[in-house]
Amino acid sequence: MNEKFLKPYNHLEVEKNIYEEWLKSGYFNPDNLPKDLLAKNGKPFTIIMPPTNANGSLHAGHGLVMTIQDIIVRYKRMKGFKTLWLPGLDHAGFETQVVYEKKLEKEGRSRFEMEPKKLYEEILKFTLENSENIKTQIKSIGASCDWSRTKFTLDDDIVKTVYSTFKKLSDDDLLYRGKKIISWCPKHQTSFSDLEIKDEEKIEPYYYLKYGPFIISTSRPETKFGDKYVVMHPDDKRYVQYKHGDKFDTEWINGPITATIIKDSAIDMEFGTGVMTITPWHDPVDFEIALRHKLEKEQVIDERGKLLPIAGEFAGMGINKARPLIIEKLKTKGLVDKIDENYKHNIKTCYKCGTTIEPQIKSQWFVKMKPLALKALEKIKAGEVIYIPDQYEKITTHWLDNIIDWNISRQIVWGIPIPAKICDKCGTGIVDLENKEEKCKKCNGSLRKDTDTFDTWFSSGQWPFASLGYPDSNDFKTFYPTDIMETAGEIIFFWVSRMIMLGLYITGKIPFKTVYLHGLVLDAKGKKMSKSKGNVINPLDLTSKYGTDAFRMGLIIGNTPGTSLALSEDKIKGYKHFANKLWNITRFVLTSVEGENLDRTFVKWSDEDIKLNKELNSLLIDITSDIENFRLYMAGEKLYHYAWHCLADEILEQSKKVLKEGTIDEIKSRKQFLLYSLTTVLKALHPFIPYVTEEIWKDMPVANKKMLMIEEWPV
RNA sequence: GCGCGGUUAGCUCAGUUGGUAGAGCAUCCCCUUGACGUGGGGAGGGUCACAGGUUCGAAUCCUGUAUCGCGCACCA
Repeated sequence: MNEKFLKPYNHLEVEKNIYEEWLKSGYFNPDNLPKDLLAKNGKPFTIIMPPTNANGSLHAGHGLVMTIQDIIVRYKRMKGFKTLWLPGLDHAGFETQVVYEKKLEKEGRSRFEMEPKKLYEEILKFTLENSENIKTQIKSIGASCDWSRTKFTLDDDIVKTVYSTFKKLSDDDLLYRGKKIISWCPKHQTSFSDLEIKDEEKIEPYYYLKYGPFIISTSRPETKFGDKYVVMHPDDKRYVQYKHGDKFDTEWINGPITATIIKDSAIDMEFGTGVMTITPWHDPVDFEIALRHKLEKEQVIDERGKLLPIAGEFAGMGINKARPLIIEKLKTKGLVDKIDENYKHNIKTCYKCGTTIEPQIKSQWFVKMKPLALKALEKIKAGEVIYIPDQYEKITTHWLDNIIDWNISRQIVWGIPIPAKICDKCGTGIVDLENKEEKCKKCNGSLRKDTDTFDTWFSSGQWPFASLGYPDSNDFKTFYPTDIMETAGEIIFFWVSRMIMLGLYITGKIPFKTVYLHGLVLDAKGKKMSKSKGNVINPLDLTSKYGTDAFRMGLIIGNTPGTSLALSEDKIKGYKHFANKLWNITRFVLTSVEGENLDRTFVKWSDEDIKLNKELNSLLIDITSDIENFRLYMAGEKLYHYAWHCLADEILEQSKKVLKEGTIDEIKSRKQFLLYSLTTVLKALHPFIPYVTEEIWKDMPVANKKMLMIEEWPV
């Protein structure tokens, strides 16, 4: 027996070598898998790794992603599939720019004072440097992905694919440049899609103001300067004497104005006084009303959230500062009817910084989503993609049923530049991949290059086929559509649903057969981890303290699909003990079977060992089905239980007696069983705890042994 | 407001088609047993949120209630 088993298991010594050995073997690359392993199956199996944001360090959630996928991938590889796990890194547009802006802020700099080109180069450098750290960290979780195929979302070929999709959308009339009301973050100074917005409940004063003969109500008096339309429901009996289009003069914030009566059934008669004034430039509902009646629209608040000259004496002020002053003025003018101080309502905020979203009218590129969504719905309803857990299917179809056009323009430098030209004169947008258009086709006006970049999800929505080299590569032909998309439930709309729509649109196929969604990794108390709370668990601290295997088990066991997991250090500690237990089981088995080799042709089993063999085999069938059905938590727990409480506590104990007092045949049989059960357990546990199993495997007395990672799955 | 999910041992959670409740950790007691004290043996602890219903039988199916969490939509 190797002397290493005389000491307790030391994960630090083992882990640093094993990953290198795996890498050197080349088996992470499906093209290098041995023929005899593939002979039994050989079908391709593919997981595209969700491209990791290259702007920070790995967090516990990444740990979970890597572990779940690695377990499945290692299992499939042992099952003889031509297994590809394709790793990727994400430039993560807006997310990364925010991270970098914070860094700039600390250094006393600001993106708004920088040349766009210089800023881009700095962020690129930052991202590339970080990418290397991230890769190292992914490796340290034991991820058996094919690094030779690593893709970055800004790689030339990816950008090329994204551009051709953009062009195709335009050619198919699914893309347009529209001047519409969009969500705008005054802090980050970019527009968003509807998904980057978070609702937040706030209690704010609510003002009832006198507007001519009416009382209108608002929580946003600072938007009201330009309001010159007063809207009510056509059926509202209280206001029958007012006719649509009637005009009246009234005193307003900054002097007399002429107001026009508008009748529109969007008005809720039950709410407030049933009358409101509208601010089409800064409110989506008002914008719609203005469109219906062809009303004028005027901007009141600028991109930085400051009031424009229309606000008169308040021009240049920020909203928060101006609001009380405006109310003060309205009070002096006798235009305030009453104020409700405790008005509870939801306001839209930037999901990243919490700044109140200021809707603005802007020209942006929009993708018409309805036609794409309809096709996706058809396929989803036909069961062509399986959701795990299945309630995500309903969540998805509901979202698709109510989908709105997707604003893919972002006013940030960090991203893929939109290959288009804009006419200065008439605002027409022209898709221009070759950068050759010079004159507007509509008005012959001069064109300028669009300075916006794509929403990062527009490019990552194409990731499965783009990363595989669509349309001509062998990889695309072999590995697409992929088998499993495993990612966080949080990005079901952002990413998963858009991949389905865009994948279907471009390739005609949903890019994956199964969607597996995991929940959040929370701290030991079940609270969301956040830097500000200081409860962030760094995976690398845990792996160095307890071992990667222990960390992986801690993430998997007790974690059901879609639900969040409270991760405690004690739990991980318990699985460190498990790795050591396995180590000691090996020590006992190897000393007990000295001189004996595993013989798969052995048949002279004792009655007792026949029973034990049966039990073990039924466990294997059981856990194989668990893995196939994504019950990793259950497979892991059953294997843990078997190794510790069946093999160690019972079988090993009982073997002491058999080996001492049994007949020659009984002893031989038991030695074979000990070897068979241990090697089998090592194989079955390998996907879960790859390091310690691979290390032990080196010393197993097995003929024609390969690396454990490419041994055949035992059932 | 609409929809979805949870509510099981002190804690974190399992419980796959209905058949007298399980795991890990924690607690308590015992064991210097030659694989392992990162160990072994044993114990305590649950009216499975509540109220009805279906059934020979319900943690599991149905209805309702409470409560927590999430998603979507919102009225200015």
